Amino acid sequence: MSGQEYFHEGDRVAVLTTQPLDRLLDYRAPEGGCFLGAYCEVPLGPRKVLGVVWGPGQGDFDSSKLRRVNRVLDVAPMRTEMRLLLGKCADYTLTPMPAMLRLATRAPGLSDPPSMRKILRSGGKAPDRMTPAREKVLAVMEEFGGLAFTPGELSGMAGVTSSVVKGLVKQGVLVEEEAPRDVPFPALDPDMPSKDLTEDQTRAADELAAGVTSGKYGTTLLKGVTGSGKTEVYLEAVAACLRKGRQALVLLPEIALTAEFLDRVEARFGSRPAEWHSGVTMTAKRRVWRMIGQGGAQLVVGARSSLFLPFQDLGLIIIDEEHDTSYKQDDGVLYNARDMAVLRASLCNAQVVLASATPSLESWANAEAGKYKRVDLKSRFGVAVLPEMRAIDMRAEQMLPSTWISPSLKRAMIARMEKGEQSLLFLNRRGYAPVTICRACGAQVACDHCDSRMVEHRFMKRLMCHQCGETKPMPDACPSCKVEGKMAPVGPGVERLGEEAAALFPEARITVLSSDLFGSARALKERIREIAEGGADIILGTQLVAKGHNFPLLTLVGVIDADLGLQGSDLRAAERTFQLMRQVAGRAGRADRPGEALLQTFQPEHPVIRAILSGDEEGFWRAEAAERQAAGVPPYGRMAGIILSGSDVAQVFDLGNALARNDAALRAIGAQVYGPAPAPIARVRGRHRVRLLVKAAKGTPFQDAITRWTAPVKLRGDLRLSVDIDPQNFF
DNA sequence: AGCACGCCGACT
DNA sequence: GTCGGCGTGCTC
Repeated sequence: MSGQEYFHEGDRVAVLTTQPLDRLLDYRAPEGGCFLGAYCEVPLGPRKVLGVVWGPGQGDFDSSKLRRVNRVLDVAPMRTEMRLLLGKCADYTLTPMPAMLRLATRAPGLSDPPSMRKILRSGGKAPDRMTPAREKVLAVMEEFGGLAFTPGELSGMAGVTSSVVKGLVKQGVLVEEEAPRDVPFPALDPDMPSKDLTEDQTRAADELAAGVTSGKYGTTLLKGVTGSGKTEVYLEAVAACLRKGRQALVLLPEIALTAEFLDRVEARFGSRPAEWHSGVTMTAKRRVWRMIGQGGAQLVVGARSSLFLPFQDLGLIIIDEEHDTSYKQDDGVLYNARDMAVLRASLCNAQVVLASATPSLESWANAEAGKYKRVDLKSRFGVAVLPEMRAIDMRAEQMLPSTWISPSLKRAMIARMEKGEQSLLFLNRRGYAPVTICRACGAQVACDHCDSRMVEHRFMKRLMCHQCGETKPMPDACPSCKVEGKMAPVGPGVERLGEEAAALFPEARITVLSSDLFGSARALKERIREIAEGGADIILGTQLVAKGHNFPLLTLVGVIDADLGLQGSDLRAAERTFQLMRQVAGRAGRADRPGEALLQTFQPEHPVIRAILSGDEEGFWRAEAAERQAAGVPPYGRMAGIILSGSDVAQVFDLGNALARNDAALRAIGAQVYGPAPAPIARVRGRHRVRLLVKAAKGTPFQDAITRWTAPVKLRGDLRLSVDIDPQNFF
């Protein structure tokens, strides 16, 4: 390959290692030399560690002490584009480079030689004596002429025991060969006959495909309501990418959605793509990582960490449900997959498609500002399939104590059941009741490790902490005052709502869909399929149901508490509530039956509730954008969270106060500090957490100022400091 | 991240 | 006297 920098044996090279050192280390190039970007194993003290050749040696280290790179690993070298991506991502998120490299090398068996396995080929000889079993084996070999199998596969397919195959090998009828275990993924065919698209979808697909064909960087916001065929449309962009011979990546927010998506890819392109997420086995991951690196995988479907896979020629990144908050979370590095996708695409001349029915305000604003293109999909059926939406004013409803289904909602549900249609009640609260209180002394049960309240899960007869996952048995006596039999649930969770529904509709088939009620993604998927086929009359669900499942018989959605999430001073609460409500409402009436959505609320005049009801999305975003602009917060200003943690509360707060006082570096760019205050999760596994928030105007050297501000901090004892650029929650 | 070095308290 | 606490520094 031209332009590839090569280092001869013995040359000084600078190596970035996965060890948390704050600089590159010089080594001598190994026997046979190495390329820039080579993955290698280097000696570090008494250990051997993983590293990447980052450039020519810096030469500031005594030559006589220089050690030699042990060996170059048998994988494709890291491309310049990936080195740039890691560097820019490190600068943006204020993450040390070794941590970035660890993100990019999270593949099992990276330092192992390519794994081999025995395969059998036809030896071109006839067996000395033909038997029925041998005939079966030869028939299979004949049928798949030219292809090779492992002994196990062959005996399985022929329906004979392994000794028959062994016998044929002994005679030389079959010959053993060594072949790599990691083989390329089956080719995807972009030109298979595809589903007919509507005029609207064709126009959108053409626009996305044109971007891909241009071979230049660009980001497009693809906005379309549920049921408008977003997936079909962006799969055409994938097809255009495959025709160009470049690789494509589709990010999904939830593993539970991948199985269905793989089916759709197979239906469109004839084969399954590579998969990358936490549920993939080690051997499968090793194959995926290596094949992506050598072009043996054209399409990858995965979670946010797939952004750091070693693509050789990435031409397209799709972020499905781009507004989903799970794209910003901790992988050891705090980054937003949506933003890093745009960064990566800009470095390798790729296109990004941000798909959502309810885009994030950031993406909406970028499209408004002309930084992103915007393509809107109308409904598949021309007329609005969005359900009729109405508020139920809870101030006017006659409610019995400890019930949450209003008489108005109940009437609507009865009407649906009489027609044989389904109703869905949405309540974004897992478990039986959010609070357990002692009626004798008023104490609430809190988690021993965190400060959050324990949530009763009656189906497993335990209390659970939704912060750390800790559980303990439901106590008979109050842990605080020791009075027995006075522990009482307060407020509704989906399980409790299930009891209420069962009492109201004794003859109905009721199902509760909550992530913690299913042992596996498979079991959940199976249940969802049964429901779609009519296996329930009433479905009760948490957040889970908002994420793209199709229930054709569903015609009524009741939102139990539309006010949940509106309260509090979280600046994103309105946006999130808006997205969630619209998505849940989008569940109703997707097929040919018109749907209806009823929102139970105590504040029907709240701007968010009114925007949802009127369907005036652009109006909602404009209002929200104006408020954020006035407040100088993202996307119109910069924010960062500084999380301090340690086992001693006083020490953590002292450090927070000291930081807040010594803010000269921040004042220099006109930034302000707020806090210290207890972090959103104030205690995690015995560690107290305190947060400071920094706010600055756009266009200032923000990261630089934060670095200069926090650099002098000496972290004594078990104190820790981490910086979260663009935090999701800013209470 | 590990691992060695080294400087102060409570034990045989 | 010395065993061991973990704070500090180094790894090419």
